[in-house]
Amino acid sequence: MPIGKYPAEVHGDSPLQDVLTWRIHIVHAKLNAHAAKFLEGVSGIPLVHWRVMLTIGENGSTTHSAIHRKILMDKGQLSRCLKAMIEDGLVTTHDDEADQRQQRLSLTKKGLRIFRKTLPEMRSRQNFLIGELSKIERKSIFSALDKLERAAGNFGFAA
Amino acid sequence: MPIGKYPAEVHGDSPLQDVLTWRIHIVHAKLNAHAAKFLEGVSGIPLVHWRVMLTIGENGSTTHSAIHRKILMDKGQLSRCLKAMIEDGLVTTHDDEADQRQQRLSLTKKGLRIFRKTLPEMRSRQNFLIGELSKIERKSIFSALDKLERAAGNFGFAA
DNA sequence: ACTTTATTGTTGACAAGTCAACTATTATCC
DNA sequence: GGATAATAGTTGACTTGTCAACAATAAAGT
Repeated sequence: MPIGKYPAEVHGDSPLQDVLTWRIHIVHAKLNAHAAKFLEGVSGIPLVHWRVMLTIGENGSTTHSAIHRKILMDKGQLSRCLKAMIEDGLVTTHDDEADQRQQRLSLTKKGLRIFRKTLPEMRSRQNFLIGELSKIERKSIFSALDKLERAAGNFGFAA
Repeated sequence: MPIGKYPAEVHGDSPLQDVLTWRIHIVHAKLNAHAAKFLEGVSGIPLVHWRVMLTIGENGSTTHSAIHRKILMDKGQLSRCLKAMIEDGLVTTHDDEADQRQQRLSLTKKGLRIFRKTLPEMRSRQNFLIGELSKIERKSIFSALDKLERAAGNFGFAA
């Protein structure tokens, strides 16, 4: 027996379709797919690799865990990602004299070349996306994301 | 040989850290983990199941593909999700006379009970999250997400 | 000094998300 | 009415994301 429409007071009056978390879930999936495809065309590297390369390139040189803290990527994922990037000849490591546990990471010549080629492309994509927004939306979305992130607290992301 | 800091004109002046797609990636992950844990406490069902239950409950009864279109969940994922929900006794199907391909879905008594218990909890969570935002942010974030979704185009989500 | 605690990074196991091929049914269009 | 295309839903293979246990080194506390 099918159960009919539920009384109004049960599902209230607010539009359920814009459940915030789900909206973000969907938009995230689309932006991600878009970025990945775009990047594939530009440099042929995976999105996650780019995100890491960006962090290294930005600083010139960093450590594994500095990246982890900065972009909040899962440690395990990051470890495997860097391993692949080293195999691909994009990143090199050299020992940190002061701390035997960590290694300093930097881009190879090849990595740097790709970084330089990709950065402006990715930036113009970003500008395109942001350009679609009004000035107010542009300002609001970043602050709103910050607040939501804080409100969600520290779930996920095993330290 | 480590490669030093790159010249300013290479990485420009805009703060790279708020690369939009990545910000959304992170916020999404946190909101998701938060929602999942919250829901686990309330009803013990997975987030995706809830999202589907919400859609069925909202309409009283729907079809597989109507859900797919409405919430943009992957067909395959949805298929397996519904299968599990039927096994759990939350959803029942009955044949659609008009179209042999599809089946109408509705909540069972048990499903409805959980739906009724969970909805207000999830709504108050949503209100809490939204309550953190200013009026402007609240308005902007939804419209901004819409625009970004459109700008990202129809990548991903195999029809 | 030496035990305890924290940090760094690796690994394995698992869960969730994505894509594409495939069957069965219905709609469309000469 | 019969070929062609579209839609509904299932399934398998694969990718990505997440968590937790672990070894190695460093820092802190007594």
